[in-house]
Amino acid sequence: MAKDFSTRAENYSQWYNDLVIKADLAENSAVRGCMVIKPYGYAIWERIQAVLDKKFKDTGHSNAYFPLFIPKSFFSKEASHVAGFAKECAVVTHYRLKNSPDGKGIVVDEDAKLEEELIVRPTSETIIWDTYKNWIKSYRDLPLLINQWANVVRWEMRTRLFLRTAEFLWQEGHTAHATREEAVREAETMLDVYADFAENWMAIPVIKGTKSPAERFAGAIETYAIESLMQDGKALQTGTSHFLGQNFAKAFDVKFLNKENQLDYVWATSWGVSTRLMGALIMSHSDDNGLVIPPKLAPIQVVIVPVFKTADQLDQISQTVLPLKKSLESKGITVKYDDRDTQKPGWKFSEYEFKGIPIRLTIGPRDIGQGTVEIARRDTLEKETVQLSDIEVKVLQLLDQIQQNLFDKALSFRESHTYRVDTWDEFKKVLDEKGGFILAHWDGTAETEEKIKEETKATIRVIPLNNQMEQGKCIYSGKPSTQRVIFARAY
RNA sequence: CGGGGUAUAGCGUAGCUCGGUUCAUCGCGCCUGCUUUGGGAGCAGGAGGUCGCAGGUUCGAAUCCUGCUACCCCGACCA
Repeated sequence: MAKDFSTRAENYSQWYNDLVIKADLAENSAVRGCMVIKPYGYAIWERIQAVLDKKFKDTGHSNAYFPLFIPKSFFSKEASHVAGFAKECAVVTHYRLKNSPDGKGIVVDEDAKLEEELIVRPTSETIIWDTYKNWIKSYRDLPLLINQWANVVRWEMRTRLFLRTAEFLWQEGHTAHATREEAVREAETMLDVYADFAENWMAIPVIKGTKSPAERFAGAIETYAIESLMQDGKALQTGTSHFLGQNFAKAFDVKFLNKENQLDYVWATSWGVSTRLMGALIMSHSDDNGLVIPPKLAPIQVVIVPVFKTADQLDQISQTVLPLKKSLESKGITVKYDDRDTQKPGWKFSEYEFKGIPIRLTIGPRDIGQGTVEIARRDTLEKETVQLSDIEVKVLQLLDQIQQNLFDKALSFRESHTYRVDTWDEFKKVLDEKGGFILAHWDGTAETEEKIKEETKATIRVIPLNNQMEQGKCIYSGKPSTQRVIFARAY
């Protein structure tokens, strides 16, 4: 299976595509630009959802659900928002089909034209703020802290599985607050939630920061983001959080009476992560042998492969394995015992390695005789034989070690691919020869950012939070600058 | 959406330049049997195809022409 699989060095994007398909995460569908997320891929997404959902609830949010369709007129209410999304909206114009007059197939019934077209949501700010208008009357109704898990559609020209698809799954939080300070704090809190999730669950180190005006969300005052570095030296935004100011409140007339009995517009935030996280997960840790999944997100953490020749031997092995499986499961570990006799052990080793299962235990007649188990870890591919009595402790330790090792490896990769650059020539050279994050001075203007993007394809990924202030000269214009920002080519 | 490429069995492919009893090739996978089983087993036999779709040229099309669709690469756009 892995034999006809590209390596990262040969062709990184082919490697990614092969991995997604061959590890059974997702595939292209009959619908252009849309993917089918297969059971194994969806199981990982469900883990992501479960962990994030708990974090949202723990920070006071509730889930709700808003419609897939948004009246066209809603979009025009916030000028920069509509400008940002207009070019990639799917539009519903009719509500009925009929048999084709020539008897062949089915056609749109032109008599069933909608009075007002409906937009398939590319994001839900407009429908949500139109709804919040009715929910918010007083400061007592605030803060309003809501999240929804949903699909959205953005009609992309070029798509790639998980990284950019026309339809994708995500969560979008939409909150309303009485004060500017509280809304900013909310946006920052959710950024922290995302960063914590990325680092401690996905084992992906991130840099928190704000976006430059050019990269800001359409309709936001400030966009925060976490940015991470993939193994090919390109950046991937792994989550965003927006301080929307009163833009949507004003566009949708959402006012509340404050404690002083005065009408005021509410302050808003929105924040989201998508199935793109799957892409980040794959590209951060996986290697030329296939997927590598961090233990805390792996749908199966431990797979047990028996080695046997006869049914009697399998029975004997199972007598050892089944209690072990149960015991591991009682400690919250997900275990799969693959006792199929239709595949050989070697085949199973490769299969589970390719799918990134963190730990594999092998038990054969030899082990039964000696009271041992072979334990293999996916991240380093190391194997050792341990006493059966020690295996539970070992598994628990190893899961933690693998989780930590993946993070450490990703962090040291990022650190060794982050460059401080002070001249334009060096900037272009590093970008072409090494990739990675480039810390460089920027004069703060959109014109310079645009020029740099045109000439090098690199964009400002983030202006790091709590950035160290430092006098310098803009890499491009030579004008004075007070801090370095992070440039990179990005997904 | 612009430029380039690709489309042959579940997957990967040969054949296409020069149309025709080498025309549907080979490998993996699949099925059956026997031998195997601690890193993707071996041998033997077998099943599986509207050659992407729709037209056209021709006595004859996987092969030539036109249109369409999908995918890949490079641009523009983006989570």
